[in-house]
Amino acid sequence: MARPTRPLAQLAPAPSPRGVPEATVARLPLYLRALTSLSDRGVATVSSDELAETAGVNSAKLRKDLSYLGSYGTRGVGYEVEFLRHQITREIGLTQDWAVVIIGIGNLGHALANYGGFASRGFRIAALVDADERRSGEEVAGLKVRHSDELEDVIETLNISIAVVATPAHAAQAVCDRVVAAGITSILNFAPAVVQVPEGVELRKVDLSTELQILAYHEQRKNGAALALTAEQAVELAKAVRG
Amino acid sequence: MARPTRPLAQLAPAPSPRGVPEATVARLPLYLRALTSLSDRGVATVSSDELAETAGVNSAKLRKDLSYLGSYGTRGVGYEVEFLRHQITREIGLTQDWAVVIIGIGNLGHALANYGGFASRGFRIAALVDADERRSGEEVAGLKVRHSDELEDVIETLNISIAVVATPAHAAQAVCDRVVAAGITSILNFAPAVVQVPEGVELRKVDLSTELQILAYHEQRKNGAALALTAEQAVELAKAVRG
DNA sequence: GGGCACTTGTGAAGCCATGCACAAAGTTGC
DNA sequence: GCAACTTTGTGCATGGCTTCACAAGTGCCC
Ligand SMILES: NC(=O)c1ccc[n+]([C@@H]2O[C@H](COP(=O)([O-])OP(=O)(O)OC[C@H]3O[C@@H](n4cnc5c(N)ncnc54)[C@H](O)[C@@H]3O)[C@@H](O)[C@H]2O)c1
Ligand SMILES: NC(=O)c1ccc[n+]([C@@H]2O[C@H](COP(=O)([O-])OP(=O)(O)OC[C@H]3O[C@@H](n4cnc5c(N)ncnc54)[C@H](O)[C@@H]3O)[C@@H](O)[C@H]2O)c1
Repeated sequence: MARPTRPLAQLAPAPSPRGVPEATVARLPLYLRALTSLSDRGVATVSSDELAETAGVNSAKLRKDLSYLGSYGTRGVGYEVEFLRHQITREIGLTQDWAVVIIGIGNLGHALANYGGFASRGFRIAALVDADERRSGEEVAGLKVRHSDELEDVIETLNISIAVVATPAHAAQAVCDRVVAAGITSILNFAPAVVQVPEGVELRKVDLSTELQILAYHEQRKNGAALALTAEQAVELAKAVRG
Repeated sequence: MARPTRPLAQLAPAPSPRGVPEATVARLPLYLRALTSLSDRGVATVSSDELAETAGVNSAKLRKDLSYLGSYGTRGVGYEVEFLRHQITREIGLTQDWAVVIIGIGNLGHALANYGGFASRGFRIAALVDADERRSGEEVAGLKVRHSDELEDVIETLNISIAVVATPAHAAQAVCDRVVAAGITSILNFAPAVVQVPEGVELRKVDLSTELQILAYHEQRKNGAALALTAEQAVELAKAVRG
């Protein structure tokens, strides 16, 4: 008999016995995206091979990752898309929405504030803050930009969980210090600066120049290899001519 | 006698005997940033401890990383800031500028195009491309936005090495296919989509929603732990009351 | 010129992540 | 109810990265 909806497991609330590896955590959003896409296409059940393909990872890795969350598949069948999606959503903590403040409403801050993709992924841009008086009061993405004097007040009043730092590099440490003092324990930093935070505060950084530099390294390597090859060929050629 | 400028080593061109670990490559830009900052402050020589502190990493790791590039330090002294900076710059391949095309000039594309930080880090935004007719001709950051029909032409004519993809997710694969066909072998993708590229093409992705979701996971975990503790305390309390 | 203080460069150990390969478990068909 | 088939969950081997700890090398001082 095909089991219909897994009522029992759905009621049992919190598996993940203790500690999901960090590398796995970083891939859960990827699986969630893949599952959402399958769900939109009306797929009800998926095997680890198919899901791995959709998410662009190795299927053994996918299965091992999922095994850290619990035993949510059915041998011989695969995974129920909606059910697994729900489990991952719960594991990541996206059954609730998280309130986010963006600090530094310049080029990047504007783009982030106007981005529509966060809402559908569990985040609500709740406030925008900038130090520049001239920006205060400006309306961006339906929100008034607040002056940074109000930062602590905004964080407390709006019950903000996550701070996104998009200020110039030289201001990043001071801004992080302030939000941490105001009780924030999760920060996403776009400024190219080394920022220190106390134990217990999660700091992630996105550095676009670094990404480009890593690409440049590989690009150069390819070119260098090509040149070396050419040089070798040149020697061969020289030999041939001489010989 | 203190050695003045290391003329010999500077002439010897290409160390890095073969293969720098990927994890190390990803940190070289960080070291470069730290060295630039020290250089700006007029520091001439730095120990691995100090440099590691500036870059926010463990000093043993820093020394091991640098050892993959060559033996550029002086025991008992440390590293010459300018010299090391030059070596890392050369290793990453930033002695030349790399021409970049940004594809998809929406919220994010605008921010990237207007960002001043790329130029100083070895990258030149050489072209902007968008599929929307209405954007073609618009001037952004001193460049005319070109229509995507011209994509291949732009890549070839301007000798572009790196493509930055900032289109909606549904267009990302097609755009990547086109730039790869046009000869590009380095792509930075901002669209939240799984993109396949052939062997030999370097694809890096930046997914901001994923970053936030990882933060949410940890945030939830902290809260959950707090709640669990409270529950435990509640049991203790209940016992105490009953006992 | 020899000893002391300092710092690099690296061998070695331990840790974590990856991926293979297969037993266990479930389904389907007869 | 059994056999053949499918697919999960995981033990295990492998490899890469991190960190420790120290020998080897360098400069300085007397
Ligand atoms: N724009 C990009 O595409 C891009 C790319 C890579 C990195 N970055 C980094 O992201 C950060 C923001 O970039 P940007 O291009 O938006 O810069 P920007 O100069 O356009 O905007 C920075 C904003 O931060 C505000 N600000 C300054 N100090 C502040 C403080 N103490 N508190 C609150 N707000 C403050 C400024 O008033 C300004 O509005 C920078 O660190 C930059 O290096 C940006
Ligand atoms: N804006 C952000 O802060 C942000 C944050 C996270 C992720 N992203 C991702 O980055 C991408 C861009 O985001 P955005 O906010 O700038 O979106 P956007 O809709 O503002 O801009 C997308 C642009 O791409 C152009 N485009 C569409 N198809 C194209 C094609 N085939 N070739 C060339 N151009 C094409 C559109 O005309 C538009 O100008 C999206 O995939 C988004 O999910 C953006």
